[in-house]
Amino acid sequence: MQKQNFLTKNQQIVLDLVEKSSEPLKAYTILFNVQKKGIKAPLQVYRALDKLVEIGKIHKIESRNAFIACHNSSCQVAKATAFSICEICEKVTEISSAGLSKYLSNFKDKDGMKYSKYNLEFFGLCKKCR
Amino acid sequence: MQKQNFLTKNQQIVLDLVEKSSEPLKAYTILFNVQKKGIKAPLQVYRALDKLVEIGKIHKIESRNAFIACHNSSCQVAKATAFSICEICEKVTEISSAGLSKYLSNFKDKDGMKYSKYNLEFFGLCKKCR
DNA sequence: TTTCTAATGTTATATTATTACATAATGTTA
DNA sequence: TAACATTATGTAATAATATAACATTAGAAA
Repeated sequence: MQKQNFLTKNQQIVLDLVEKSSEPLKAYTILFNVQKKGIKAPLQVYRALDKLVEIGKIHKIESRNAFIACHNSSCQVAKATAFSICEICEKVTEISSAGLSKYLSNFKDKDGMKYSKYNLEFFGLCKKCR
Repeated sequence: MQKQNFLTKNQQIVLDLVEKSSEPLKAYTILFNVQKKGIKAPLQVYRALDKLVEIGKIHKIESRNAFIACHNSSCQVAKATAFSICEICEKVTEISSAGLSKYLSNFKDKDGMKYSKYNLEFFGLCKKCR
């Protein structure tokens, strides 16, 4: 069906929902909200999410088991993600800092090893909650 | 019961197991392995894990839902964690790099905001798997 | 058209984590 | 010490998150 480049129906439905949301959505919240569009089962959501994460359209906030649309317009960033998370209101913001991504992409560990991917989650209090 | 500083029986049992392990352990793996010591229910494990994470004795590998003992001898590091994860063999190593932790602890976002905590997970292939 | 591959649909189930509530141990204050 | 508050425990039930397995279908490729 799908060769590449374009999204399947389920993927588009899930992406539309996640993009419209101002906060990260959980898989079963997504499921609940797309049932009127014909998606009936968890697996349909998880499959769409897997693909969308893979191609960088959305990111998973690992500490929250939730998904957020990518906000780096030039989204080669599936492999290098950074977020700030407010511990009170749970607001999540994607960080796009050239300095940070450069630093982390070039980071070498003790053995001189570099890594192809990373995910960074910062925690603290957002402006409103301080 | 517990004022501070020392661990309760369940916490000690769980910590002992996690410290002996060379790989991150999942909560139900821990449960299975401590049942002979009298811990019967998931909640007993999760409560111990929560506390151990809180005091920095162990860390949660968020992308794997698994727990690993802290290897930074001076463990003020509950709030600033970094790991490398091999995508083939799933080997996880805690990274202790003064440079990295300094860089991230001092990182300011666009709004000039600093964060009190972070968790960083690098992904790639370990030496053996390359 | 025939064949191949990737996506879908569906059911069931596995895995991870928490709620709720009763009890017990310890700490704190008078 | 007695009374009370606080923290830890035990236990059962259930919620939330995620995947396995298998049959089917849509489109791509030849």
